[in-house]
Amino acid sequence: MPGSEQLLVDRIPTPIGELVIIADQAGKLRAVDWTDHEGRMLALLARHCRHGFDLHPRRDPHGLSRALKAYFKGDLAAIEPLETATDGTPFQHAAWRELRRIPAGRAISYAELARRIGRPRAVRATGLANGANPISIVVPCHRVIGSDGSLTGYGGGIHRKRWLLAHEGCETAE
Amino acid sequence: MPGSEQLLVDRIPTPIGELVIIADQAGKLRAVDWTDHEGRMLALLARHCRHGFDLHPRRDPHGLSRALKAYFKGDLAAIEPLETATDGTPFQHAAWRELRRIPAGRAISYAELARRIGRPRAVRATGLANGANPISIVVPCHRVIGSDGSLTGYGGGIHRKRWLLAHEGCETAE
DNA sequence: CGGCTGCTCGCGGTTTTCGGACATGGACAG
DNA sequence: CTGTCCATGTCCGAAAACCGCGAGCAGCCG
Repeated sequence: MPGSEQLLVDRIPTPIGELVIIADQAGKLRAVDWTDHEGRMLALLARHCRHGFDLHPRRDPHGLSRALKAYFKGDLAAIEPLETATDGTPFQHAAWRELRRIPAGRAISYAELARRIGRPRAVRATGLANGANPISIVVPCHRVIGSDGSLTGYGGGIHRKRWLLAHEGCETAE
Repeated sequence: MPGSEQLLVDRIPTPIGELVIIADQAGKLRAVDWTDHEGRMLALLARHCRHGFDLHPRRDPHGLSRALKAYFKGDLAAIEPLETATDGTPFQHAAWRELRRIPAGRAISYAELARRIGRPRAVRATGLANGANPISIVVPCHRVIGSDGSLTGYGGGIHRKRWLLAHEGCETAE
C-alpha cells in the first residue's frame, strides 16, 4: 500500500516489564511504551499516521534497543543522544523538548515545567501534554512530579515512575 | 523533510478555463481541478497528506496532461485508462468508482447513482460525495444530474458542467 | 499559635460531542 | 401542483468536558 509508513518494532525485557520500541527507517524513535499499554500506544500512532502503517519486527533496530538496555543496566546517559520523531501540537513539542533538558537524577514540578516553556499558568495542560508523550523513558516524563513532592500520576503506573526515579538516583518524597 | 509527499503539478488551458493537474511519482492522478478553485483543492489535498507535500512543476507528467488535452480536442476516451489515487471514506470510494463506469455521453441521476452503489436511500449523501471528488473530469462527476433532468450543482460552476456534457454529446434538459 | 490535612476552585490545551449545512428525491397532505 | 418532511454521509465550527496541577482557605490538633 503506497504511502503507508514502514516501521520497525522490537521488544525488550526490563526489571519493570516488557518495553515496546518503534522506530522509523531513518533510525528515529517513534514510540516507546510498556507492553501492557500497547493498545493505547497504537491508538496514538494511528491518530498521526493517517495512511496507516506496517510494523516489521526487527532485532535492535538502529541500535535503539541496545541503548535502552544500557540505560536499564545503569548507563543512564545512553538514551540521551537518541533522536525522536513525533507528531503533536506546538505546545506538546515545547513540553517534550523541555523534558529532555532535565538531567537524570533530577525531578521538577509541573509548575516549573510550565514556567520553563513560557506558559506559567498552563500547569494542568502541561500535565496533559506529559501524558500524551509517545516516547516513554527517552523523553523522561517521569521526571516531573507534584509541587509537594508527590508522584501524582504516570501513564505506565505509579510504581514504574517510582522505580525509574530511584534507578536514576533521585531522592523524592513519598 | 522526510515523509512529505513529492508531487508533480502541471497546468493546461481548456476552452472553459485553466486546469491544474497533480500526479504522484507513480504516475497516478491525485487531483484535477480548475485554477480558480485551486485553494479548495489544495485544502483537500492537505487534509489527506498529514505530513505535508511538495509540489514540483513538471511539463506533462507521465503523459497525463497530453491525455486531458486529447479529451478536450474530442478524443473522449483518452481519459478512461488513467489511473487515480485518492483518499476518502469507503462510501466516497464506492461513489467515485461507480462514476467512472458511466460512459461519455450518458448522464444518470443522483438517485440512480445511489442505487448502483447499493445505498438507494443515501441520495443526498451521494451528492456530497460527488462534490468531494478530487479529480474533476477524469472521475466524471459532471455526468450526474437531477432526477428531473436539471443540472443541479457543480463544484466548478454550472456553466462548465453544461459545457462538458455538451462536449460529450449528451442531450440534457434545461 | 504553627503545622498539617483536605476541599474547592481556577487555570488552559486537547479531545469529544453536537448541531447544522449540503450538488437530492420520494411520499404525503392540502 | 405546491409545500413539508425525512433519510443519509461527511465536514466544520462552537461549546463543553476532561485532566498526570496547584494555590488558597477553613478546620483540626497539639
